[in-house]
Amino acid sequence: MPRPGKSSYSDQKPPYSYISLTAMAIQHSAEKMLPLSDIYKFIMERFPYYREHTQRWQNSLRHNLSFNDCFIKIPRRPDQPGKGSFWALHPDCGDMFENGSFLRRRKRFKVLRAEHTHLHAGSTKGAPGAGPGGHLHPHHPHHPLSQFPPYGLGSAAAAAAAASTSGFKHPFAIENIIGRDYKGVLQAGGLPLASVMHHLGYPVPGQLGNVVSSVWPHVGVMDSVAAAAAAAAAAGVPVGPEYGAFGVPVKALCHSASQSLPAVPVPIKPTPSLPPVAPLPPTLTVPAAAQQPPAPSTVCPAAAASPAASLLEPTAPSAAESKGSSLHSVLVHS
DNA sequence: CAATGTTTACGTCTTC
DNA sequence: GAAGACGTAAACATTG
Repeated sequence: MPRPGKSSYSDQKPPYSYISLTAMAIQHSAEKMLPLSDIYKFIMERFPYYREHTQRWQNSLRHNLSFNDCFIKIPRRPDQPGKGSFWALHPDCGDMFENGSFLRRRKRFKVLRAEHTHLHAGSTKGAPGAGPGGHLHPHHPHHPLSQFPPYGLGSAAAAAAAASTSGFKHPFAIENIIGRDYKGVLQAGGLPLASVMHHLGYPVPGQLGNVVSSVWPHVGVMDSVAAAAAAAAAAGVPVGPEYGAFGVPVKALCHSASQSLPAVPVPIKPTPSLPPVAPLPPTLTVPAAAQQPPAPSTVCPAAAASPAASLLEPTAPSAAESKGSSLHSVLVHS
C-alpha cells in the first residue's frame, strides 16, 4: 500500500475517506479551519487521484461536510468577505477514528441535541424531513437565529448551540475553536459574549443574551491535544500499522481521551487509555484571544513528530490557549 | 451564474 | 444477516 506524503500515491485512490481527507486539510491549516475551496486544494495538491473527476468527489465531500456533525461551519467575519463559510472540526471528534487511524471510523460522530427542543426546528442537521424545499433556514421566521439576519449562523451553528448546554467544559474549549460562534448559549461560562462579538466586529443585537453569537475561532486548541498525542505515542498507543503516517490522528490532533471528560461519549469499544495530560488552566480568556486574529503558537508536536508530518507538513501553529467548553457532544452509533 | 450548502436515496463494503 | 460507515448521484436552496 502506498504511503501518504509520498509520490507513491500517484494516481491511486488514497485509502482515506472524505471525512479523513477533510479532517487532514483542516488540521493542516494554521487556523484549524478552511473554506471549502481550500479543502479542495489541499486534497488535490496531495492526492493526484483527486485532480480528476472533481465534480464527483467534491460533491461527495460537500455532502460529508454537511452530513457529519464532526464538521462545523463557521461564518465569515464581516470584514472577511468571501464565498462560503469556513469549516472546522468539532473539538470532540477525536474518537471517531479507530486507534487514531484515518482509515475507517469506528463510529460516527454525532452531536447530542435531544434535550434542546427549544431549538428543535432550527437545526437542519439532524432535522429529518427538512428535505428540499423544506429547509428551515436561519432566516425563517421560526428559526431560533432568525433574529440575526445579517449574520445568521448556519444550521451547524444552531446544532452546535443546541448541543452545548450541558455545562460540560471541554478542555479544548469549543469557544476557541469553533464553538464560540455558536455558543451564546454557553453563557454558563459567564462570558460576555456581546462584548466579545463587539470586539470581533460583529454587530451586537440587543437580545444576544442567550442566543448564538458569532466569534472567531482562531485560537488553537491543539496544543494540549498535541501533548496528549505525544503522550500517547510515548505510551506506545498503537496507531494504524499500515498508515501510521496518518495514524496521527485526528484523535491525537484534536482530542484527548484523557481529557474528554464526560462528553457523554458512548464508545463502542474500549479505547486504549492515554496517560494523563497536564490539565489546562481553567481560565477563561476568550475575549483576549478573540480580539487577535489567528494567534499563531506552537506547531502540533503530534503532527510534527509523526510520519504524517510528511504529508501534513505542519507549518503553522495552532493557536493559543484553550478555554472551557460546554459543547455537549456525543459519539454514538447512528 | 457558479460556488457553496443541505438533504435524500441507494449501493457497496466492513464489522459485529 | 443486520447495522453502520462510506461513496456516489441528484435535486434543490442559498449566496456572492
